[in-house]
Amino acid sequence: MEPDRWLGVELRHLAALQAIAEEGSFGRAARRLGYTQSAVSQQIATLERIVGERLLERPGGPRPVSLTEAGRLLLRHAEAIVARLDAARADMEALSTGAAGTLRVGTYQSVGKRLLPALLRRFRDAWPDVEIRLTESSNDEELLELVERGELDLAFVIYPLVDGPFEVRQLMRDPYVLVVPADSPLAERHRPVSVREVAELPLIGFRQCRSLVQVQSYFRGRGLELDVVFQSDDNGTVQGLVGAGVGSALVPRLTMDEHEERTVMLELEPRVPPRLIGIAWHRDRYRSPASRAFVETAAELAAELEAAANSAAAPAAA
Amino acid sequence: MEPDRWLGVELRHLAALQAIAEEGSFGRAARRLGYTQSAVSQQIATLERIVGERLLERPGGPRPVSLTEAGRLLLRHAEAIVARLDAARADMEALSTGAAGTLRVGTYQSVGKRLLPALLRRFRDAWPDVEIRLTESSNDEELLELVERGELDLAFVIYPLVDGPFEVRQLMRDPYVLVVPADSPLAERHRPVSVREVAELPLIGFRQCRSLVQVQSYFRGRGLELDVVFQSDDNGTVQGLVGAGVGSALVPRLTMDEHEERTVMLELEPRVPPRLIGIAWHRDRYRSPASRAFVETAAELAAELEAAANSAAAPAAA
DNA sequence: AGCCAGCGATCAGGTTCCATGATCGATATC
DNA sequence: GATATCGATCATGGAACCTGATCGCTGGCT
Repeated sequence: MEPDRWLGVELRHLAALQAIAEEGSFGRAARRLGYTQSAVSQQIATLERIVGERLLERPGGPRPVSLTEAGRLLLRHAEAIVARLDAARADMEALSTGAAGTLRVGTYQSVGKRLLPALLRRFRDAWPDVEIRLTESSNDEELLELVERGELDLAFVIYPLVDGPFEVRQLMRDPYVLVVPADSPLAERHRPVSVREVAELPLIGFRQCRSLVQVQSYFRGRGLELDVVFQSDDNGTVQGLVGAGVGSALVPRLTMDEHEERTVMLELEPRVPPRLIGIAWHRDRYRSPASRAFVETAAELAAELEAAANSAAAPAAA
Repeated sequence: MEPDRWLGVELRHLAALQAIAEEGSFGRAARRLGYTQSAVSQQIATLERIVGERLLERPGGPRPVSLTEAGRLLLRHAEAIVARLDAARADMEALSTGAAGTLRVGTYQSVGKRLLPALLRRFRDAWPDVEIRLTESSNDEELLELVERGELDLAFVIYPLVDGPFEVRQLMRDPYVLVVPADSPLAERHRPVSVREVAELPLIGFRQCRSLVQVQSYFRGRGLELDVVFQSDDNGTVQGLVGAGVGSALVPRLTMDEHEERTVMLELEPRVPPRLIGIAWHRDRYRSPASRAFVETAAELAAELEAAANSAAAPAAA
């Protein structure tokens, strides 16, 4: 098979394949794309001739068309290619507009609650014409996939990162704390809790969270096993259940609301190694001035937040 | 900048940009790609019009052309896109030779427990690059709907099939057995149970199961009525309840765990027609080599399983 | 069984695109 | 000033691409 023949594949053909897969018929796909049904039929015929496989099953009559295995395979590549083209367009726009444009940033819940609001306010003051478009996920590895595909410009991440074409700037350390009901005996002691005591508590944890895996590894390294009796994806749910006396939670400090009166955050003794939060981007992509500035602003703000948290915690550790 | 305009970017344009960057001139790039110099000039002009930036500096005379900053930026994306196209071509080639891809298989609990684990192991040994994606349902008619819509490539089914665009390969006969508590009088007799005796027992059955409907029909044909006192969807629950003495169960052999010590499986006399298990696919769709191999492997394994079950049952029938 | 609706493939035809070859203007070298 | 090299532009023929019409197939309804 000649390479040149595959260079005859056209992005609008791939877009047609995508539209057909979603709509289930050539006619509806054609309407969506602004063609007639016969034009789309011919585009797909051209694409099938180039790739040498049938991409769609045409059952006839009113039944929907569906992708063949070859069609599904090609569609995955098509989606990645179209996403990369979108990234190229975003980079080109960032280059030509310099001080304006859009930044697509991936974030997850705990960063979203504490760091991000202040970061957005500060960044907008400095770059009023840059639009920040946020994507939230509970899974930072998913965010990194989007960075790799070019669908995100930046993403908040937790160390260690999965292997990939990334560069990362470390932002801050987010220590683990034990969150207990405010009226519990542990809360009234006003001093750190030993890891041995923690292992004896019923714990509420996060469902999809590499942090939990990390602290479980730490505890196992000390011959202890955590007793996780309930899991949730929602920070508020976790903290609410702790406040209701259902259990305690061993979680990164940033995930909790320090103003919640029904719970108290306690340090551990010895300290569990904190999770490290960073911000990553694709090593091969153009880094606009806005993107660089966003990373710098995030680093400044994270340093301030960390300093403030350390000075607030110091009296309790005395 | 409209998304559709960027869909007008052509992969051969990106390849031209790449060739020019490497050769330093339109003419040499044209020769490499098999065009004239003016064709490449027009391709780049089209590309520059679409992306809205100059991509190349043309100093004039014999000096080499060079990429602008925008050109370098786009080239990085072009390289990634062309690489992804190459990957698509490689995958398509692997698919057409049957060496890779994904198979989506619908299954239900009893097949999942007994036949499927061994089948997956054997199939993966032979086709390590084919990914099997399973969908489980308690209702094989639902699986057939998914086959019809193209959302499943294959599905395990029970005869008779609902009408539809299906082809099916029969895999095995799964005879009905009476499952009784190990310490019950019937268990200690060590001989088949008459259907009349079965009709007098309180029975535990499956909730959504065409098999039960089939045996009920069989018994009604003999003027007998089955006394189903409890129903569940879970094989383990049914067997556990039998072991606990709640009742007996008239079920296909494959649904039970033959190593469970608290229950005993007895043949019936006369034999109830066994249920027939098959594997179906859509008659109109492309059947990849992997799909065909999966069906063959399933048939081989089912024959072995059936032979083993028959030889294990033979002494008891003597 | 016949009729109808919906679907995709194919066809005819007009318009647009694309590549070639020729030519021009710009630049550097001698 | 003459020459070589380069890329842009032009004219042109052939191919591609899209629209609208039509046909054959399928399923649903009467």
